[in-house]
Amino acid sequence: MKSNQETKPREISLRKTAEERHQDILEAALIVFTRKGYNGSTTAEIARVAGVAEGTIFRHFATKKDLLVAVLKPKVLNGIIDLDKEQKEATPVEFFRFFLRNRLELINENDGFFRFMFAEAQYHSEVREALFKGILEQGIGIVKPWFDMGVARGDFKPLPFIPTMRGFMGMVMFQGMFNHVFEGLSPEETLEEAADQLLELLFHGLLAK
Amino acid sequence: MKSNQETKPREISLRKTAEERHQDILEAALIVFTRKGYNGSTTAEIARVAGVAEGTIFRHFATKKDLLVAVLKPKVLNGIIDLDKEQKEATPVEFFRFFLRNRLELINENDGFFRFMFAEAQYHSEVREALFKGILEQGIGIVKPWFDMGVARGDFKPLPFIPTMRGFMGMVMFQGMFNHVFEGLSPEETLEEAADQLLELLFHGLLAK
Amino acid sequence: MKSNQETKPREISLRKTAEERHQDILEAALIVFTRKGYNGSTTAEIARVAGVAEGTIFRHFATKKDLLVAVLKPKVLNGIIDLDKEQKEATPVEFFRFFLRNRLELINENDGFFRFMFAEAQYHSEVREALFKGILEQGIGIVKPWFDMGVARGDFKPLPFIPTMRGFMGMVMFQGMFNHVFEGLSPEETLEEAADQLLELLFHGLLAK
Amino acid sequence: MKSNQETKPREISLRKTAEERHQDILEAALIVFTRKGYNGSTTAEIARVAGVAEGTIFRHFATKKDLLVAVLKPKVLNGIIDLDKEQKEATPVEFFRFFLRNRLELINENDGFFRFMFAEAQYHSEVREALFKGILEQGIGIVKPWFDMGVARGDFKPLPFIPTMRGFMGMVMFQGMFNHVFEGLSPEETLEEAADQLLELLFHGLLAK
DNA sequence: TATGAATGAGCTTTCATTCAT
DNA sequence: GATGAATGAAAGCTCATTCAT
Repeated sequence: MKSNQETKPREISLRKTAEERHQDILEAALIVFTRKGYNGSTTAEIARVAGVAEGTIFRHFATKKDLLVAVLKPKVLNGIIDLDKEQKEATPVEFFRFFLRNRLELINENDGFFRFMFAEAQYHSEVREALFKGILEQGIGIVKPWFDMGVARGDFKPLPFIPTMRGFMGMVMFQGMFNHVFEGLSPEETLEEAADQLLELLFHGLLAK
Repeated sequence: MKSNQETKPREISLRKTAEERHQDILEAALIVFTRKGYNGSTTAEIARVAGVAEGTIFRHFATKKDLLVAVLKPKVLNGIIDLDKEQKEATPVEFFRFFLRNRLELINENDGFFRFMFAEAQYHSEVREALFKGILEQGIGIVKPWFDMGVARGDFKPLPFIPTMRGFMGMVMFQGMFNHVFEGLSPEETLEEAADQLLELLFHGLLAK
Repeated sequence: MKSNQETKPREISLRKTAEERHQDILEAALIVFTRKGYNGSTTAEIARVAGVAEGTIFRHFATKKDLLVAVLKPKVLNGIIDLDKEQKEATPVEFFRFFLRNRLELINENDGFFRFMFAEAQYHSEVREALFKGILEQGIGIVKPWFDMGVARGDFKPLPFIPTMRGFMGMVMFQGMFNHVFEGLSPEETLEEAADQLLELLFHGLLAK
Repeated sequence: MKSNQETKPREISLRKTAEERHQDILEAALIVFTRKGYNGSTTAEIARVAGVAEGTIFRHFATKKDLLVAVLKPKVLNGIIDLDKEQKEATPVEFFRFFLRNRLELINENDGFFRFMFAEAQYHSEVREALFKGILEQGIGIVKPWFDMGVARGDFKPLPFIPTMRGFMGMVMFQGMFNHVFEGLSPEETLEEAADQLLELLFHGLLAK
C-alpha cells in the first residue's frame, strides 16, 4: 500500500483511453473511406480496421455521416496552416515554386484522401463545404498576397487572379490527384521533376516566343 | 428478315422494342449514377426513371456493375471522335484553342458525367480503365500530332509531351469538372472567357518577361 | 396448347397473391402485437408467423409503425358497424342489454386486441386516435339516440349522458379487458351471467330501495 | 457499529449514500416507465433522469426487469393501506362514497402509473401478479367487509360480491385511467363531480323506477 | 461503490437479385 | 421478354449488460 502510494509506478494500462479509441476510429474511417468511398464503406469494416466493436463507433459518432465530417475536419484544418511561415523573405516566384512542390507533396503523402474528397464533394454537401472553406478559401487567402505582390513588382503579368489561380490549381490538383488514374504514362518521373515541368509551363507558357 | 420488314408495316406500337428499353435503362442509369454515384444509386430508382420494372433491368444487364460498364462505353467511344475532322487546315495554335474550348463545352454539356467518371475511377477498376483507354489514350492520340507539329514548326517550345499535356489537361479538366464545387468564385464568367484565360496562361505563362 | 387455350383449367397457383400476403402479414402482426405489445414485437417474429421473409414486410408497409396503423384500421372500422341494424324495433332497455352483451362478446372474440389497444394508446398517438375516433366516437354515436329515447320515454332517469356513458363503458370494458388479469376470481362464470349481473347493477343500482 | 455512529458526525456529505442513489433510480424509473412503457424505456434515459451513470443502475438492480419489479413494489404496498383507518364509524354507503373518491384521487395523483400498470400487466407476469396481489386482493379485502355489512344492514341489495365489485371497479378504474385517452369529452368536469355521478349511477341505477 | 466506455446480439430497414407468372 | 413481389444478406444503428478503472 505504502509503496504504491509513494511510487505509483504508472502501470501500463491494458485499456485504451477514450481519446485513443476516438483516434483509432477516425484513422480507420480515413483508411476505409479513402479506399472505398463513403457509400462503399461499411461501419462493420471501419470497426474491424479500428479494432473495436461496431457499437463503439456509434458511441463516438452519432451517425456514419458525422464520422465522415469528423474525418474531414482535421485534414482540412491542418493541411495548409503555417505554409508561408518560413517564406517571409522569398520572392513571389520562389513562393510559387515552393507552394506547388509543397502541395504535390501534401497530396502525395495523404495518398487517396484528396481524391476521396473531390469525389465525395459531388454527392455530399458536407464534403463540398469542407473542401471549399477548408482548402480553397484558405489556399486562395495564402496565395493571393503573393500573386498581388508579384504583379506589383512587375514579376507577373497583370492577369485576373481567379481564372489564373484556377488554371494553376488545376495543374497541381490534377497532377496530384489523378496521377493514380493515369499511372503508367511516365512512371519513372519523380515528384520534383513533375513539379518543375509544371512550373516551367506555368511560368513561361507553351509558345516559343 | 425481309418478309418481316415487309409484312409488319411498322404499326405504331404501344409496346416498346427491346432495344428501346435497353436505351431507356441506359439513359436512366446515366442520370441517376451521375447524380448520386454508383453506390448511392439504387436499381429501384433507375427502373423508376427508366419507366420499367425493376426486374427488367436484370434482363438487359446481368448485374448493376454490368450496367455501369454499359453506361460508360458509348460516352467513352463517342466523346472524342471526329474532333479533328474539320481542323485539317488549322495551325497547331488554332487546334489547341479549338480543342480546349471543345473539351470545356463537352464537359459542360455532359454535366456531371465527367465528375462522376473521375470520382468512380477511384473505386472501380472498370471505370478507371474506361477513363484511361477511352478518354486519355484517345485524347493523347489526337493531341500529340498537333503538339509535335507545333514543336516542329517552332510554334511551341520543345517541352516534354506527357508532363506538358498533363498540365494542360489539368487546367481543362479542373475547370470543367470542379467549377461546380467552387461555384461562386467567379459566377458571371462565360465559358468562352474561361477558355480564353486558360489559353492565355497556357500559351504565354505567368511571368512578365 | 389448344386445350390450354380452351379449357384454361385454372391451375392451382403455388404462389400467393399480393393481397393474400398483405393479409398474412396483417394477421401475423395482430397476433404478435397483441401478445407482446408494439415495442416488444420484432419484425423478425412477425415475418416468421406470417411465413414471409422479413424484407417482404417492408414491401407492404413502409415502417413498423405503418404496420401498426394498418392493423388497427380494419378492427376499428368493422368493430361497430351494423350493430343496431336489427334492433330497430327494440326498446331502449332491450338495446342496452343487447349492446352490453354484444360488446362483451366482441371483446372476447378479439381476445387481447382491445387490451393491446388500450395499452398502446398511452404510448402511441396513432393508437390513441384510432381508439378515440374509431371506437369511442362511433360507440357514442350509436348509444346516444337510444339513451335519449330512453329518457324521453321515461324509461331512464335524466342523467347526464357522458358521465353515465363513461360509467357504463367502464363496466363493460373493464370486465371485457381485465378479466384476463383478474382471472381466477370467478372462473366458472359464463359471459352471459357476467353480462346479466352488470346489467342488474347498471339498471337498478346497488342500494336496496 | 456504535463507534461508527458516534465518531462520524454525519457531515454534510456531497456524496449521496447508496440508499439515496437507490431511491433516485427508482424514482427515475417510475417516471420513465410511466411515460414510455417498459419496452419503450432505455436504461440510458433512466440513468440520465436519475443523475447516475448507466452502470450504477446495474449495481442496484441486476437487470432491467428487476428494476421494474422494484418500482412496482412500494406502489403496490403503499397504495391501499390506512384507507379505512378513519372510517371506523362510517356507514357502508359513506364508505363507498369515500372509497370511490379516494381511488379517483389516488389514480389522479399517480398520474399515468396505474395506466402503466394495467398496460404492462398484459405483457409481464411480474406486473400482473403485483397488480393482482397488491391491488386487487387488498382492495377486495378492504371493501368486502363493508359490502357484507351493507347487505346485512339491508342497505345494499344481496348481489353477488365479485361481479358487483368488478362493475364498481370498472367504473372507477376506467374513469381514472382512460380519462386521459378520452380527454375532451367533458373537459371542465371536476374530479368530485365525476365521482358523484358515478356514485349516483352505482347506487340508484339507470332505470327510472 | 460508482463510473462510463466497450460490447455484441439484435433491431428496423435497404437493396441487388431471383423467379413464377 | 417484361413484370413486380419475394427474398435474405447486409446495412446502419440501439441498448441492456459488463468490467477495468
